[in-house]
Amino acid sequence: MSVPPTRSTLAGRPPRSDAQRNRDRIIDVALLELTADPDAALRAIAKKAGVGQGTLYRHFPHREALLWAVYHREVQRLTDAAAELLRRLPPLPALREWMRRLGAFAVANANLGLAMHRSIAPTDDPDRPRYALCATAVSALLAANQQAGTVRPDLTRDDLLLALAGIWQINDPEPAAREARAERLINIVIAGIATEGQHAV
Amino acid sequence: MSVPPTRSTLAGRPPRSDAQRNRDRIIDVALLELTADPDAALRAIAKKAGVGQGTLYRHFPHREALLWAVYHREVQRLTDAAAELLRRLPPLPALREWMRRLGAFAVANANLGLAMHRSIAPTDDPDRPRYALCATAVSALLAANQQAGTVRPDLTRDDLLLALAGIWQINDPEPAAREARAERLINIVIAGIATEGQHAV
DNA sequence: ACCTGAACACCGTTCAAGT
DNA sequence: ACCTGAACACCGTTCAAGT
Repeated sequence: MSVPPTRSTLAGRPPRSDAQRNRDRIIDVALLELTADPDAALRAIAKKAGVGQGTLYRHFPHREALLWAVYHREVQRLTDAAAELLRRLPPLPALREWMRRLGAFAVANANLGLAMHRSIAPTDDPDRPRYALCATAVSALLAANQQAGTVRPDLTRDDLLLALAGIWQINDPEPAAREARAERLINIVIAGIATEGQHAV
Repeated sequence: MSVPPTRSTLAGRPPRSDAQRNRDRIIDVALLELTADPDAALRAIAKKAGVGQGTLYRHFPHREALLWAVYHREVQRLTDAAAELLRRLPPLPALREWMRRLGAFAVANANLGLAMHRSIAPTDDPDRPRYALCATAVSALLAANQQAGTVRPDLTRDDLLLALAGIWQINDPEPAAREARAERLINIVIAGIATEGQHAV
């Protein structure tokens, strides 16, 4: 279920090169279309990618699968940033800065996020890309902070993700308002999870 | 847009009694069907309510409108509870208890909430029932706490609603796990918004 | 192996015809 | 005024036919 979707999931040899090319092109187009309209039709995505509908379904057995693939590719950078931030900054500022980037990402990909919310069945599968990838980043940041004693030791990764959930639905029209709103949420979360005396970082 | 949907929106006299009856029955059935399946078809709802599809559309011009009506009716109790809690308890405990009820409500109506999330267009219309009704309750609780000095004075209603956003997506299988999860989120939020020295209420 | 596009089942929404 | 249900446009998904 959580196989990296860069190569064919079928056992054994790599996919035929034309298949790989089709797959990549479908994801490229899907990102564009879904960013413009969270309800973009798969028909239109297949058409713009220059493939038949059957081909799209061969690579992604249902709408959800395509969304995962798109999201996975996009969110990867966000995850990578966590490790880099931990190298450059003390744990709590690193966490704060990562949250800021998460906010910027959520806003930039609001329609994509909405598309996922709309088509995803109500299960709690932790293998889903958005959740799973953010989870990796959050785990690292959280562990560093707990080791440094800046965040309460009993806080779990899931608690933190839940507290941050609102960040995905920030959608004020002006960028400045969005940033301000994200910042206010981040302040609440930091204050809510930090150990005494660490609030004003 | 935010007219109380109990009576006909058309100016002047009240609706014909059969129309009123149809309207109520549609909402009754919709609540049942949407709770069971967030993607329940309007066709099926009309059928089970014993009306034609056109009748459903006469009362609710699109899917979203029906969802608003259902949600509005359900969430009303939650709003009413806020005033009552403020009468019985000190401000901060009242806020905490209301958040607990919000959590219970969100879990009980998870599918309905999901249905709304799915069909609602990406605008930030504050007249939408879930948001608007909770906003009323939150405003009252927040004002009481700020007057009492238990919550930071610069916190806005929207900040608090955003911090609580995660509560709508709690969906662990066992009730005990859900309650525990909600409690943990509430603790983070309370710690994040309370003034110094009020954390352990 | 992989691709294509017509075909199927279904859904939201509209509207001509009724009372 | 209000109701009915066939009809329209559209979508996700499947599949017979091709290379």
